[in-house]
Amino acid sequence: MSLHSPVDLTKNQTLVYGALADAQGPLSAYTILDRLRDDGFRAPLQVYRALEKLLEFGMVHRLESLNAFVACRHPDCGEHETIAFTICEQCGKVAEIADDRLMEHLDTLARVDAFQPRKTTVELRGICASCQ
Amino acid sequence: MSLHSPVDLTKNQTLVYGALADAQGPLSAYTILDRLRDDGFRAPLQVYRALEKLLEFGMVHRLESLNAFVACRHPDCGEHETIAFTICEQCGKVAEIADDRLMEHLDTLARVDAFQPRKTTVELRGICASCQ
DNA sequence: TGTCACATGTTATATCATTACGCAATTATG
DNA sequence: CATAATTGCGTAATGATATAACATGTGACA
Repeated sequence: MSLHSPVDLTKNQTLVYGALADAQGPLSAYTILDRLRDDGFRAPLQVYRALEKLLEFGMVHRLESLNAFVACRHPDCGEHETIAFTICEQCGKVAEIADDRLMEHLDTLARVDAFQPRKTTVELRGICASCQ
Repeated sequence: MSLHSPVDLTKNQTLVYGALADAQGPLSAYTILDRLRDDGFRAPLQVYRALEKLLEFGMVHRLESLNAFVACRHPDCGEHETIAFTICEQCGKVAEIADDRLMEHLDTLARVDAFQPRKTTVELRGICASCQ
């Protein structure tokens, strides 16, 4: 049981996670599908079902503003419910920012309205350091 | 020229904004289309083109995690580039949170990585006060 | 062995968004 | 005024993202 495999992944989950881990940046579900054709993938649902589990395990993140997915690169991300992303609109590079104080800040804002957050999305789209 | 119309809206923009302003919560582009059939709307593009302008004017926000749109209800939202949203997964209600310190916090986090944010998405999905 | 939970395979369909093309209205300007 | 440029509009087609519905396989285990 490796650090990134708190559970044993099924064949399809392993393939999908592998595709994301190999990728430079985020991939759409259909891109993953195309890359796994040779491994026997035939339908979107094979990808979406694996992604659903991987998201549940915290091994993959969904980028809402891109409708795409990335493998989690942050070692201890299991400890951060809230993860912020920077997304470079030039080169497509995605970075994770895990910041406890940001999470607290968002919690505080939610508390003002008595709102109980279940899943928080923070995505900064712009230009990364390398592309300036 | 009303408070909410810093520019003169075209007929289609007015109709789309009206549909969103009348709605209780966020609407998808296709829901807007359906509601404007009687006003002569026939194709998605009529909605998307109007939305594009309304987003530009700051009169409408896009909720990335829902692929849906809401009329801006925050009077001075033009002064806040970053707006956070709470989205109730029970009743669908959406509220805007404009908080300058949150914006500064995000700017600070971005600066660490020399990232230049252009558009920031903050969406808290969970349960609102009324639904608990 | 039976059955339960879970993963998978397949087809079809639903939902969200854009491309491409042509025309009409408006406006800037020589 | 003429006309070029810009902007908005209408329509058809297509592309991109995601799920529903139903059938089959597979391993755990009472």
